[in-house]
Amino acid sequence: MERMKIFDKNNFIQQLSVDCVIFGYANGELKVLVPKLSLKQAHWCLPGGFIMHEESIDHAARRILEERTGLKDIFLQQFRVFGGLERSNHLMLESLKMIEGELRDKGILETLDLDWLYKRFVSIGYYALVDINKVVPQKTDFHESIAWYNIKELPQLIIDHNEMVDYALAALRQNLDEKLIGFNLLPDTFTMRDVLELYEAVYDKRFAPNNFQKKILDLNVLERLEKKFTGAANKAPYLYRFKK
Amino acid sequence: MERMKIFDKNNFIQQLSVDCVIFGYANGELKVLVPKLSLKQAHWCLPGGFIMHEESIDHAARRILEERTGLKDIFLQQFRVFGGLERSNHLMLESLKMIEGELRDKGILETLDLDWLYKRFVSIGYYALVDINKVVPQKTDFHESIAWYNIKELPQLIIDHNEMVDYALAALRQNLDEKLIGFNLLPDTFTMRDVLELYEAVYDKRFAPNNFQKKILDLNVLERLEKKFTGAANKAPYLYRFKK
DNA sequence: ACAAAAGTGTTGACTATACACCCATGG
DNA sequence: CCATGGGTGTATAGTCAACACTTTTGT
Repeated sequence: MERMKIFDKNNFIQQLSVDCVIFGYANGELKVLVPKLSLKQAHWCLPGGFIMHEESIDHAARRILEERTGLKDIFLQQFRVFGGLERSNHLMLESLKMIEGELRDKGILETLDLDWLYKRFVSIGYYALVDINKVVPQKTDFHESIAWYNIKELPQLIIDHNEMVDYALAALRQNLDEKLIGFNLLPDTFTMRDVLELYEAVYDKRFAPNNFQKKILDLNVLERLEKKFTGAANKAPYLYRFKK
Repeated sequence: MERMKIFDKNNFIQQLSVDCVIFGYANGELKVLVPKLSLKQAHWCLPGGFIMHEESIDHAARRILEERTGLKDIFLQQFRVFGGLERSNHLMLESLKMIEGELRDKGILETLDLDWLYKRFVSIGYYALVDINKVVPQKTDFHESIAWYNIKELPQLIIDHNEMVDYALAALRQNLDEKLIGFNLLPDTFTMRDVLELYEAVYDKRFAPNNFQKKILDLNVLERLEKKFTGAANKAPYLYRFKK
């Protein structure tokens, strides 16, 4: 999308937005991608955007995900609509106003009216789970910065965005088994421990390794490969791969 | 809401609607409330409406449910957003145009512009389950009629409304146990067979009566009352009631 | 030989389901 | 006393978590 059109009221459905809870996984930790707004006081939010007239809501969500992460073809799913009366973007708008001059210099805001952003917004929540190592987060003009935050140490987010994360996490935990393949966040080959640690991060609890292995193998989606010799003084674990 | 405002663009969020899948239950049958549009060709739809600026999306859904059924305080839940590109209300709009004269006579359309309805709409799906016997369905001005249709014999509905019913039914079937009390569609006192028939209607399959009884009683939400003598030549079943 | 971690096997609790049986009721 | 449907009990299979044990690896 051309940058000039990003804040042009005429390009988008009014009062409707998409917010993405982008879960990131690496090294046994579950994190969430959180931009920080350009404001004097510290304010954090979720990556979001608006829906263009000629795109579906799923397309809008995928576009926003790609803009912030560069990732395409990621399993992305709506989990809830947030439509309370108090839902206004005034903080994001303030953030925009702070850098208004800068944006006008770049020619982005030239003739634009931003008042449409003041209205109450209904927002569709989507979530995704990605491999942190495959992502270089991209901030937007009105973000001061963007970073991964551990799910247990999230800052206070604007409006109801913390609540959004809660709902998204609940949705992620439902039937993780069936979505495992869709999220491609495990390397091509991996050990059972890798899968275990992923589950432990998502569910925030420990699983018994032997029972866990039985459960996962019973899903019949993995094929066992050769052993992985790490040089450690213990039995070498098998490598696995998703069946084609 | 004043009737004059029903089609006034200024009262509503643009391009966003709410559609309700209202399941009705009576005599072992699961039905869906389906209005028929006022058109030369037969077209059916789902009860829907728009979201006022000063109401939450949940409030809008409750309002629509009450308008069509007269019921308040019913368990009502969003289950999915539908946001494909092809979603336009042109059939509903045609229906309105057909009775435009009539509406203007009533003073409802006097100065109104209906073109906002031509645009592509995103719709939030809600479902509810109600007792058919407690409802006298109310049609709107642009509906020719409104009626209960057995879920297995639904006519073809406009746009993606049949798909909406499918998603709603899947959502209804999830954790029916926990929602049973919320829907007040069983009489004050009822037999275990009444509950059984309700479940069989919702899940569209038979359950073994003895095992079913165990399962339901294990939920610990029912209290057993006296027996119900029907005059039939068999053992009299117990009556049950939801615990306070 | 030993520690560390992987892998396998076994047990007991719980749940779901099928089957068998007894009981109350009115004709 | 019999047909009908309600209610209870038991056996079986399957699932899940806890525990014990064996195997492999490099030092």
